[in-house]
Amino acid sequence: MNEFLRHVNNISTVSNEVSENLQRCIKTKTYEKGELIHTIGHVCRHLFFVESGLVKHFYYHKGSQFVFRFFEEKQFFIATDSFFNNLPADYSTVALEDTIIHYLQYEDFERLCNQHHSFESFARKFVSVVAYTAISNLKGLLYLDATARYEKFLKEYGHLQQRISLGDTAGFLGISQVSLSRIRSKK
Amino acid sequence: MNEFLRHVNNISTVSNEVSENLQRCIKTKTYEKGELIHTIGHVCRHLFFVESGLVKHFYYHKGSQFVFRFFEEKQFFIATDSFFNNLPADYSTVALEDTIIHYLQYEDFERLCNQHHSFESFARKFVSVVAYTAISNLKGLLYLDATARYEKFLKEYGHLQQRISLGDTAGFLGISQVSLSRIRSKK
DNA sequence: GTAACTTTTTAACATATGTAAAAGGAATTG
DNA sequence: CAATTCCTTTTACATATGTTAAAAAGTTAC
Repeated sequence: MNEFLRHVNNISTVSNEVSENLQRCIKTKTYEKGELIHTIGHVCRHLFFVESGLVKHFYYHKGSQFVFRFFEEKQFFIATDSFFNNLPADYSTVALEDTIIHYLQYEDFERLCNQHHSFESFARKFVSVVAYTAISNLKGLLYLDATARYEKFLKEYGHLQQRISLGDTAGFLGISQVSLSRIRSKK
Repeated sequence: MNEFLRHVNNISTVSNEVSENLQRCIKTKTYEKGELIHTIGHVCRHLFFVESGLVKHFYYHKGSQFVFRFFEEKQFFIATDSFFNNLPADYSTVALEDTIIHYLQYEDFERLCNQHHSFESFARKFVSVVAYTAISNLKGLLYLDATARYEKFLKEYGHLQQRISLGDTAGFLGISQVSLSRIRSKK
């Protein structure tokens, strides 16, 4: 349960007051494999933390599914623009395995940011990781071909390979399943 | 000169103390068209602000140039992972026009973040904009074809179209110049 | 205003990736 | 353990985009 708190402190140490506050505010929910955690079109009102399991941000375009990111155990996630700008999210989040999620309400997040410098620091550092992860993925899509992107994926997400289907991997790389299968068979 | 400060406040209002501090710390430098503002391989030690002009983040891969982002007047920019993690940047920044830049040293940035809650809030909001801009670009690259990406570019950067060359636009879209020329001629 | 240079367009051909359909394997359920 | 379902591979063909080279158009400099 307080893995959430522990990982907040991993990113940036927060005050005792913040810790107590968090302990009161954090809620937990479990999801079965395949269950939606957050749905496209709805405003994302939580900072999520994966206690155990695996989830993906995904979106359908012209009948194909694309995956923005995977989040494994001990990672925080939000639908970034939705969360910060109170907009309908443009992707959904689904559990790829049975998953336990801890979460903090947006209102509590904002209140803690405003009242506690140490939590604002955590928030800044968390968001900066979101930013450069996105930039790193963007770079791959911009100038690497499918094979090189797959190699990058193996380097960065290799430890998750057995838990992520070929289809989801292809969706993350922005290529078709068939194309990824071809790439894999060439090795 | 204090456009920098004015735009900090646009993003998130800072205390008088922070304002005074910033006024003392902000420096200015001018760059001619084509001049490098920040070079790949060096650690990015500044938060930059474009007072006037236009710049791009770019990178060469297999002989072709790719563009991560453009920054126009009144925008802040950094080489995100380099700035926050003290790593060599993996792209350069160049002035596409004669450009006036205001900048804040990393040390001052971190000090202001640590000492002043209001500046940390600014930092968090600034970085969250970096994050969702990157995510938005990433989404385009992930599931849109070249034509649709070009249309997205026109919507989002249309006001800059006359100031950005075909080659730079193609580099931003992740396609060849020839390909973009074809797309444009089909309209 | 001509020359030199840069940017954009066009053409021809090469290649990577997509699509559709079917077959083969693996996993799950009764 | 048989049946169903899901996931992955293979094949054949279609298409988008890349590459190279050359021509055309636009800019800059003397």
